Amino acid sequence: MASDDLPVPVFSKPVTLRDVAAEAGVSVATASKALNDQGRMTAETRERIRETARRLGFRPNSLAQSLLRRRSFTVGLLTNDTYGRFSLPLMSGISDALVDNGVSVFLCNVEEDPRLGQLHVDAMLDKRVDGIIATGKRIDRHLPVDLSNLRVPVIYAFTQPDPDAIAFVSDDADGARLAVEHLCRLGWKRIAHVTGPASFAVVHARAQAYRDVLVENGLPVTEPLLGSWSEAWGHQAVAHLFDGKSERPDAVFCGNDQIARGVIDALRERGLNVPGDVGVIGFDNWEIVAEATRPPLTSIDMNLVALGREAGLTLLSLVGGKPAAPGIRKLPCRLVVRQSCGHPLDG
Amino acid sequence: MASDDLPVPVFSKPVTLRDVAAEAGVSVATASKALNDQGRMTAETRERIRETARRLGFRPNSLAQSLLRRRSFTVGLLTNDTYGRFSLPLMSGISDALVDNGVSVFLCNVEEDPRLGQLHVDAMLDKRVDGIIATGKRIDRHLPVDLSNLRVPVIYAFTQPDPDAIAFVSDDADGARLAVEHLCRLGWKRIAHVTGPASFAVVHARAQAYRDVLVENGLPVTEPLLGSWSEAWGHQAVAHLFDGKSERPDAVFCGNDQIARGVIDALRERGLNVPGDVGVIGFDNWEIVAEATRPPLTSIDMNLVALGREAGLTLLSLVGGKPAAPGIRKLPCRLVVRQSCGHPLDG
DNA sequence: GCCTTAAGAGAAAACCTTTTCCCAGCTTAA
DNA sequence: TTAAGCTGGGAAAAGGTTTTCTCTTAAGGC
Repeated sequence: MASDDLPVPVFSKPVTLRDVAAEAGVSVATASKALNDQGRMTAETRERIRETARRLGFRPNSLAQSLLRRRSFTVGLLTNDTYGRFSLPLMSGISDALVDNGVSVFLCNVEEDPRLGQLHVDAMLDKRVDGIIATGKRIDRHLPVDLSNLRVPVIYAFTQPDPDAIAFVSDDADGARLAVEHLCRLGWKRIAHVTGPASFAVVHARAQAYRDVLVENGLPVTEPLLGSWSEAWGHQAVAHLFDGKSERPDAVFCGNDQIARGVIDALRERGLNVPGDVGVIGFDNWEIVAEATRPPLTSIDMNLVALGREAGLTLLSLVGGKPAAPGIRKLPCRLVVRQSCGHPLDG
Repeated sequence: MASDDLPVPVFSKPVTLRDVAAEAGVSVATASKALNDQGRMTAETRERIRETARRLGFRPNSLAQSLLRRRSFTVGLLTNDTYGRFSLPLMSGISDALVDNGVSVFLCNVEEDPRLGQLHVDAMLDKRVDGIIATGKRIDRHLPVDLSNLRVPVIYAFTQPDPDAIAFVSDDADGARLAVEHLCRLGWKRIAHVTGPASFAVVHARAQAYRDVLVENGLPVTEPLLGSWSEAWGHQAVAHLFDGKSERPDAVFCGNDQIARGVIDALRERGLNVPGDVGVIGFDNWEIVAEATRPPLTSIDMNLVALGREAGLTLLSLVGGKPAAPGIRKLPCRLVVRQSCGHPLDG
């Protein structure tokens, strides 16, 4: 009796279409049509049913809808990057693109475990996801799962795709060009490159772009220094570069922001001013690092959020039945100017 | 004809129980019972049906099962911590606890937007999640959503709970005790505390524990220095501490690892050796930072993965109908010794 | 030989929604 | 008056699974 006024019965069973129909004195068929703007009925009938549904707090059961439509408005996101430097912005973009279409995302971390991967993929398929997005922490490595010949469309984002699949990756050569061209534009002449291990494909792509730009600008090319992706390696590299017998560089293009941070710290310890004496540019634009260096680090952003959004939208259109050509789509990077390279000479 | 040998028909419609039943020459009811170890039938019949299911690659449609059981083996994870320093390890633990029970996780980032929050919660409820876990980036802030009086159980992890809800948080006082006691044990006498802004509840909890431990050990208490959670503040704080007229500290308990990094860098720039002259301890155990400081940073780990696992398991038991007492459960922290505090004196 | 019991298997309802088809009643035109 | 057309609405099937109930047949006990 007291609860008669409550708009939504709290803690009670969900109200079904049947309840609405009974309350409005029509059949479930009519109720369904009223709520979905289908079928023919008088405006009064339609409005009365709608009002009843509102009053009862009716929400259609997605499970039943999905079963019927054979479409769950759900996608699976597979990753092996638990502490996601890369996959997190990616997810953010993906999620962004999907929520607007009422699609929810199952997030699964498969680590490096094929068994876990298969488990998750099977679970997703059983739950009738509309599609799957695979993402990882490295462009040049596969996830430990086989996603070929699935019954649903698959998109790869920032991870190694199967042949004939659709993939989105950042354009590392483009990013490296942006970086080195920026240094050239600012008038630096002897530009060194300190980067990660040779086992990473991006190391080679960026190194080649680095060489190309230097040649195009008539500047001397020195061999990239390969090491690890760490601050410590940035430190060491400065010793190589500035203690060696060869001519000292006046700028350093770093393979990631952590290396750049190591380089900047080492330069400061040597009494060299950044950007007064030496220009430094990073890669990744990891804000937590780039904004903590002194001075703040100019860096290359891989636009991972945008990349994720593209991946999400493409998956959606695939699910909608629109075909898309297989292949790897490289998305451009973006230069983020802070203070570590100095100001334009024409300023 | 050629495809007769294929174990799983690729790219075809999913095989249903009806298909299995037809192929095995029994009714769907019998087929269901055979596969679920229910009902009575001859061992041969059961095995024949099973074999048929295997051969056809049958996988039950979760949507249909969920509809019937009113249980979807799905939970929602709500967060507002997109670039998840804290919520990511948490998720890892949650996911860990749940996958073993065949439960998938919907991940939703609600940012700070109540509208987005409501959207996601409604979507989850429509999809009949078994329960919801709310997590965030601050223990003392609510998510921008109202999760009271939902039809499903809710657990809060590392975020401000509703009254009478179940919540898991890290025990910040415990963590601070561990840190300061560690410094005391190593023989440091004048221990300063540099931490974040007063608007954070954890700042006060940790500061109080800091004072308590110093008093217990008969050491002088100085007022904590409140600032921001940044490296830059760590730098500044060292100036305050070492340029002031008051006696200089010989150890610093920092509110997070970034502050600690700023402190260590500033000390080095002053020619002070860590841990020779000054001991430094951090909080959070953010490995990317803690391992890059020179020397590597001793820190307090909040055990977020374990916290997430607890949250996941508790939600599961709630879903299973076992009641649990409301309230906030504080989980202990863990000391991670690296090199920034020096070695035990008795070593 | 008759009754009881149990085994083995199927029919049908249930979960909830959507959609197709159909029906009854009314209006209009021939 | 009858055929045709339209209108408002309902019945029923579909989606895939689980579970309860019912039915048939065979075996066992007397």
